[in-house]
Amino acid sequence: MATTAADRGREVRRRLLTAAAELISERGWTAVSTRVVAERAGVAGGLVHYHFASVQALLSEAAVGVMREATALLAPTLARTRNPAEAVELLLSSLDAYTGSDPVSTLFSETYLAASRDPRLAQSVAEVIDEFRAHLARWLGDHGVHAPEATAAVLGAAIDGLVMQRALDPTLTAGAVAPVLARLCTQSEGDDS
Amino acid sequence: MATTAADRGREVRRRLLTAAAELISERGWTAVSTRVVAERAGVAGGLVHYHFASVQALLSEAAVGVMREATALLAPTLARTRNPAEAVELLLSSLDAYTGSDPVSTLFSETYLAASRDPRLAQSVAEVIDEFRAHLARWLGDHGVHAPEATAAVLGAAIDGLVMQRALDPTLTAGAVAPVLARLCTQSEGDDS
Amino acid sequence: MATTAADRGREVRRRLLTAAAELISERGWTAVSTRVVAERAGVAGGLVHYHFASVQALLSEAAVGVMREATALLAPTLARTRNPAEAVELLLSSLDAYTGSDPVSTLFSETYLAASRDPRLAQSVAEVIDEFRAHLARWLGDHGVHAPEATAAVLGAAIDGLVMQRALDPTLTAGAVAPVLARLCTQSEGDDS
Amino acid sequence: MATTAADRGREVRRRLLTAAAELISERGWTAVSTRVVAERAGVAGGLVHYHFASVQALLSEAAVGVMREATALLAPTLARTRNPAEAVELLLSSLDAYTGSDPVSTLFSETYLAASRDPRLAQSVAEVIDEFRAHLARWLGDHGVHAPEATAAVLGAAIDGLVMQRALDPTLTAGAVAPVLARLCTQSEGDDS
DNA sequence: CATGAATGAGTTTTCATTCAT
DNA sequence: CATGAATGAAAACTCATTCAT
Repeated sequence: MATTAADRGREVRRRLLTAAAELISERGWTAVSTRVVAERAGVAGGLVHYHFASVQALLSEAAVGVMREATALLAPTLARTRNPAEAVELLLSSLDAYTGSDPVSTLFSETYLAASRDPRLAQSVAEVIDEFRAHLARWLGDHGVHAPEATAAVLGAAIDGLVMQRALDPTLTAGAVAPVLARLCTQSEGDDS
Repeated sequence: MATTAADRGREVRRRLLTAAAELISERGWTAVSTRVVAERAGVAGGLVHYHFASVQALLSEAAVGVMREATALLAPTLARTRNPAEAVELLLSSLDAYTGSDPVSTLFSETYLAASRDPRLAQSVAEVIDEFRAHLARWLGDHGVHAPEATAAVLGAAIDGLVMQRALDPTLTAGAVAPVLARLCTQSEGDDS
Repeated sequence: MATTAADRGREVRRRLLTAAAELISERGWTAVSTRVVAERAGVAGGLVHYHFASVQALLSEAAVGVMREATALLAPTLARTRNPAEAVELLLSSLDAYTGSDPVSTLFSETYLAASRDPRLAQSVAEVIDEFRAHLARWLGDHGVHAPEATAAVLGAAIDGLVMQRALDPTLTAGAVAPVLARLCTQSEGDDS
Repeated sequence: MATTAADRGREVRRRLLTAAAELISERGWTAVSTRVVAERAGVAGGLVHYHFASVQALLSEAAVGVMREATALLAPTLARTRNPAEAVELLLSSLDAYTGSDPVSTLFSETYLAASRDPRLAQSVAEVIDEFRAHLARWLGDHGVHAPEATAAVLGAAIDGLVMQRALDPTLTAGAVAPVLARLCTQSEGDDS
């Protein structure tokens, strides 16, 4: 019993998504071809279009999936954080997790650019970002940070920008920039940290 | 005399660079082909490889040229700025200069990503950024900002990140984020401008 | 009991044939794929090759079936016709039945061309046409038309040609061409109906 | 001197058009691929899209070109014809010129069907047909045939229909159908032939 | 300097057909 | 009987690059 045809189909779909996400990071969004995806996933070339309507559809689903997972992962960790300075360090730590070319963070930049030319993708990405930003803003507000919404937006953008520039400048480590970035989170007087 | 053959050659080269820069913003780095560049520049297809060793070389030279111009333009304006808050607003104003798809800022993001996969380009881009960052750091230091080097790095990255996300979220205007971003520039007590 | 498996099988077969006939008219013979036929028929893709040896076999059976029905339908009507002029109008009336893109007449043209490259199909189509032509020739002979065999052949071909050209020239209505076409049916002196 | 690059280009273009026209007849409109056209023309595959915007564009230009030549060829011959019966035989003679699968006449049928699904092609084809039909109608009118316009239309359609059916029924020779077809050209009393 | 034709490998996508379940 | 995943070979089209003129 067990592995029915449908099961294998789902497995192949998943493998294609994983391969696509990896390749977006490695080669860049527009340089991912059906051939390399299929090869990486270890399946026949024709299967890409059996499971996905187009390469764009595959890449979009793969990228948004990774973004959703990545941001969802930050939420529980944020809950265990005591004050804004710790939160900034936590968010930045994903930067140092990998040296040089972190697949996940590169994927974020690639997807932003791809989204700027694909309205459907832009919609999906905006949803993921909005959700994370709202979550972060709530947390910041709860911890006494002024203008939590705008702060969350700037904080998120700054991290994405740092991720993008870090590929060019390895000195942009978490340790180097965290103290400065923490300044963003100014708190009301009397509020604690 | 007037237009010698060499003159025309230089003119064609310049037109190709301009066309390439425009198309990087419009279509994305990897989607710029010799054919469209030649068409946009109004020259024959074969000329691209006469003036440039490869498409990558053309795109790199075009992108770095625009980045150099853009950052050089900010320097004199920065000189006329009185305090850090004004400086942040100035830097952000390039964000609102164009609605939605500012060619220059999109080109920055595209070039960062392309550089992450092309060491030669990375070197050139790093030089431009370093120069601007050093300039900004000096200015910040002169105006009493703490940790001017790190602040300049974070400020630059934050702006690049905001530029990138603004394509997905039009509410990220200069007016909305400037007050928060200005917090980055905390100054020593007594220091003021 | 009611619907046995065999019953469902026959139903699926019929649905595939109907879908195939529709799609031949809509898209053209060589542009009908198993995927679209299965989709139109509302069945799984693999079923096409379960019920038919190949796509060609499906299309051929579908097309010949429609042609047989269409010509069989003309026979009884012809029986109620008094004279050749009426007969011509009757045959042409199918032209005006639909405006522009009559599915059935387009299918005739498509099938003629397909048959010119598939001997098996050519054989089947020839049988259908021969039968109709013989029927028409007998009727023409009974009503005193000279050279009934040749007249039936020319009349049939003319109508097929008009059907084919009508897609390009909507002015080729039955009313416009019937009087001219009726000239084909010259009758022996004294003979009348 | 002589053969410049432009000359060779024109030659290749012409070879592609010739090859395309041949293959439309042999394989059918939708079965003509870039590969076979290039192979038949003896050029590299990529050249098809260098000289033509699309396969449709190549096929359309090739088909309309042949149709224009073929109809233009009939005009002078028609001028040397004395009476309608002769004219009908002349027009039909193109039928017997080739045995079985006359490339030109098959191309007509293929193009009619293709035009029914491509408005641009339909426009071009309609122009060619209209011109020929007008020419024929003028001739018929000059020779005393009743309703020359409608007669020309029916005559043309009948010949196209016969061409199409002849592939299925080799007995439809000019000799067999000409006498019947000539009946279409009834003349006014007193008019001579 | 400049042209534009040419090449051949690359791209996405669709297809008929097979087959394990 | 039926499903739908899988395959591999096509399809149309684009591309960077070369080169004769």
